[in-house]
Amino acid sequence: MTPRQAPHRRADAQRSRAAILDAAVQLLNTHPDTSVEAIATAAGVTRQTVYAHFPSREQLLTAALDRITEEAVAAMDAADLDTGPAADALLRLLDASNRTAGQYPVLLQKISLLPVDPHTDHERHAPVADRLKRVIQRGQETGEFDGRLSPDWLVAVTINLGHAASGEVDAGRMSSEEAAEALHTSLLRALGAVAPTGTPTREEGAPPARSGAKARGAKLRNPRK
Amino acid sequence: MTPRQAPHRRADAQRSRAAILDAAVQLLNTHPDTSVEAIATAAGVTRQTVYAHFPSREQLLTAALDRITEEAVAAMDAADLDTGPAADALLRLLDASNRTAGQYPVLLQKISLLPVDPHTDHERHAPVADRLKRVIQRGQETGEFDGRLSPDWLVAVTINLGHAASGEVDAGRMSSEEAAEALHTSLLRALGAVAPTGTPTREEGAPPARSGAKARGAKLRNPRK
DNA sequence: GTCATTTCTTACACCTTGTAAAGATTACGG
DNA sequence: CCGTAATCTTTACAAGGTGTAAGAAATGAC
Repeated sequence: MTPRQAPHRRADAQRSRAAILDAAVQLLNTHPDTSVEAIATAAGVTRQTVYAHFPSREQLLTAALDRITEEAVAAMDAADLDTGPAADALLRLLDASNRTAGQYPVLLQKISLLPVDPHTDHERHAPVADRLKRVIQRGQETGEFDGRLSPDWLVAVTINLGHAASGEVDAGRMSSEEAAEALHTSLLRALGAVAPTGTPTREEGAPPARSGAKARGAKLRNPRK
Repeated sequence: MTPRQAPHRRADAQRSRAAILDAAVQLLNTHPDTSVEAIATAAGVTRQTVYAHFPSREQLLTAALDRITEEAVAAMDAADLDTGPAADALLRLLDASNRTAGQYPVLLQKISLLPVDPHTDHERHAPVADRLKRVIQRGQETGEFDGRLSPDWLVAVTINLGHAASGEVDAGRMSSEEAAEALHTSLLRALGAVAPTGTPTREEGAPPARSGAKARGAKLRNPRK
């Protein structure tokens, strides 16, 4: 994806490119309609310099998106997927993904409005979806997850439940902890999760060290109107 | 929301307004960056006429969104919510919603990028979310759904699983029927559904049931690579 | 120190949004 | 019918954004 086609890209140019991408990610995240001019000045360069690196505004956006995608994938790779119960690995994966790419909600929504052909779109999402898929398939093979549902569908379910959780947090209807616990519960249910070996699954596996019978999900429990 | 403040809006004006909104919905759905000029000509009027009805492009967009929201709400109200098992009512509701508002995916995504304050955003989504919530609460009261999870969270879960299903269909990875069945299964699991009276719900009930059960959904079953 | 790369400056053409005022039409009420 | 007011159209303008272009200045590489 980064061929040595260019014989010699000056260090100067790399610095500019990085600065532009940094500024783009930062500004576009808070205000998706930021002009190229604003991005350029924030990066300390001129608008023409931006156009020297990215042929169009749209290409700049996709480059910014690719950058945060890489970031998220790197974070996901940090969590080892093949250790322990698949359910735990899956939650680790979601957590890692949310900690990085989840910090750019506006940017991530902008992606779906870019006129990308389905192929390109799939290419972009593939790395993150593939990692989810691997864990889900492992869980299915060990019998931890329901094996009758297609992994692709379960990947979509996982991603969208993650969106639901972060959406509720953004809307201020849930705290991060409440959302995490609700996501935990609902995701494992949707996957048809059962305890892998001998692990007790009271309440789908309570989070460790969440003592205090009090405050065990204020919003999680139904206030019954 | 539509006060008679205007003493006399001529039939002429109403026709123009409707034509503009029609054109806006249609064009923006296929190409969200359509110019006001294009919308105007498609509606058979001039750009200034559009500005006579909508003070800005953004207001035009929100008006178009309100229009399809009304459409969806009307369709949802057509399905009676208080009859039969809550699970069935919920699926009817989702079906109705997907048949109408689900036809404008681009437009519905654009909504989330509009710089609306949380209050306005909530106002807009409230009608559809409220109807979901009512059915979910009814299911919780009858014991059909898990009463420990907050209705708000389950509403978010329902909406986002609906997105997952339509997303998989749009991506060409599932047929409408496959997606409907997968959504059915996963949604009821996530809600902690149990049979209301005597209806057999083999999943969630007992056995791993990995056995016989021949073809019940091509993509639904795991091809196991 | 030379040379190629990169950046800056300046300039242009085009499109889109939003505003404005005048005149031409059209619908509505009497 | 006919006048009046509402509505639409025409024409015009200002501002801001995107994309392109060319020459001069700088900066890094060797």
